[in-house]
Amino acid sequence: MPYTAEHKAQTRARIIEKARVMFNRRGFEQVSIDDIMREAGLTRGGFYNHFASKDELYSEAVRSFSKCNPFATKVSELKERDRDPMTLARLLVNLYLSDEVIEDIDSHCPLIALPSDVARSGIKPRAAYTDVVNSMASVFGRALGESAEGRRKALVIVNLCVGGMVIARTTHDPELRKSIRAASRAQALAILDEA
Amino acid sequence: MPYTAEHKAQTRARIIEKARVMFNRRGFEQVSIDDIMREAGLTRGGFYNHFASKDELYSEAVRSFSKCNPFATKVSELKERDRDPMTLARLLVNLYLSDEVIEDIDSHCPLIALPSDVARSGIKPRAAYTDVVNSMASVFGRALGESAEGRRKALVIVNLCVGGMVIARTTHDPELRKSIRAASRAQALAILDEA
DNA sequence: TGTACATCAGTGAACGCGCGTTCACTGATGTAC
DNA sequence: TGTACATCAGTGAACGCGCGTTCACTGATGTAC
Repeated sequence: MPYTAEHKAQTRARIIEKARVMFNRRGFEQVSIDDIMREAGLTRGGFYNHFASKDELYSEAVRSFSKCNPFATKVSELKERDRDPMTLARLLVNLYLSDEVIEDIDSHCPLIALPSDVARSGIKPRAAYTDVVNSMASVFGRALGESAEGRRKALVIVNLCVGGMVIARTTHDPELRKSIRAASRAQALAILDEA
Repeated sequence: MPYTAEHKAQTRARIIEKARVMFNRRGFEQVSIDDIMREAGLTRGGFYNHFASKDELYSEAVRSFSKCNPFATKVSELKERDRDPMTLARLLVNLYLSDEVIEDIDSHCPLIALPSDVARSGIKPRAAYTDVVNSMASVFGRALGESAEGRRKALVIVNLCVGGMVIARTTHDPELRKSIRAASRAQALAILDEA
C-alpha cells in the first residue's frame, strides 16, 4: 500500500481546513475548486480523489467548523477545563460574543459566517447547520435543565449569540458592532443568572 | 419619440422587482440575467438597454428592498393604523416572527434574506443594512424609553427577531424552525411586558 | 540490505456548460407633414 | 385624417471566459522477496 491511509486523511483534512477559511471569507460560490486546491498546495485534478463533488466538500467544511477551527478549539478547552455546566455556559456566551472572536474572521462559527449561503444549499449543508445549532443549544440546556422552559431559554441564548454576531458582522458601524453584542451578552447572562 | 419614457421606466421597475424576489430566494450569484429577463417577460439582450451591468441591477435591487416589498408595506400599515408605541412594538414582534412571514420567502426582510451576502459586499449595501437595523431598533426604542437601558433592550429585541428568523430560515428541521421563533417571540414580548 | 513492483495520490490537459456581455437586426411606436 | 418615417425597446445568435468535472498519465511510496 503506497502512501499511508494517514497521509491521505491529512491531505483531506488540509483541503477541508483551507476551504472552511475561504468559504467563510468569500462564500461558497465565490471560491473555486482550483482556488482551494492551490491554497492546499495541490492541483485541480486531485480533488476528486478526496471528494465526490464540491457539495460534499461544502458540507464537510460546514461540519468542520464545529470540530477543528480555532474557535472550536477554545470551546473544547473550556469543556475540558471546567465541568460545571453553568460556568461553561457563561464562559461560552462571553467567548462567543467577545471582541477577540468577531475580529478574527477566519475562525468564525459557520452559524454566523454562512447563514444565507446554507439557507440556499441542499439538504446536507442545512442538516450540518442544524446539528451545530442543536449542539450549541445542548450546552446551554445542560445549565438550564431539561424542562420545556429550559429548552426554550437555551434556544433564546443561542439566538442571542448567533443573531448578535450576524448583525455585528454585517454592519459597518463600529458603535453598532459593539453595542449589539454587549446588549446580547448582558441579556444572555441575565437569563443564566435567573436559573 | 417612439415608446414613452414612462413605458421604459415601467419595464425597468419590473426588472428590478423580479430581481429582488429572485436574489432573495437564490442569492445574487445564483440568478442569471437570462433568468431575470425571462421572469420579466423579456429576452436576454434587452437588459443592457436598462442597466450598464449586473452589478448596477444589484444595488438597485438592494435599495428597493426597503421601499416596496410586501413586508415593508405591512409594516407601514401597522405604523399608520396604530400610534401607541408599545402596541406597535408588540405587533411588529408578532408579525416579524410569524408563520405567515417565514413561509412567504419572497417578502423576507433583507436583514434575514441576505446577511452573508451583504457582509461580503461593499460599503453601500452594508450602510443600507445598518440603516434598517437602526430603524427597527428605534421602533422598539420608542416603546422602551430613551435611556441606555431602553436602547439596550431595543437591540436585544432586534437581535431576537432577526436572529430567530435567520436560524429558522437556514435550518431544514421543521421543529427547530418553529421552536426557535416561539422562544424568541416569548422572550421579546416578555421584555416589552416588563416596561 | 537492496531491488523490483504494484498501488494510488497527485497532475494537468481537455470537455461541456452556463454565464455576462456584445452586436447586427427587427418591428412597434409617436411624430411630422 | 392618413401615411411615411425616424427612433429605439426589444430580439436572439454569438463570443470569450471560468467553472465543475473527467481522464489518461506519472511518479512517490510501502511492501514482498
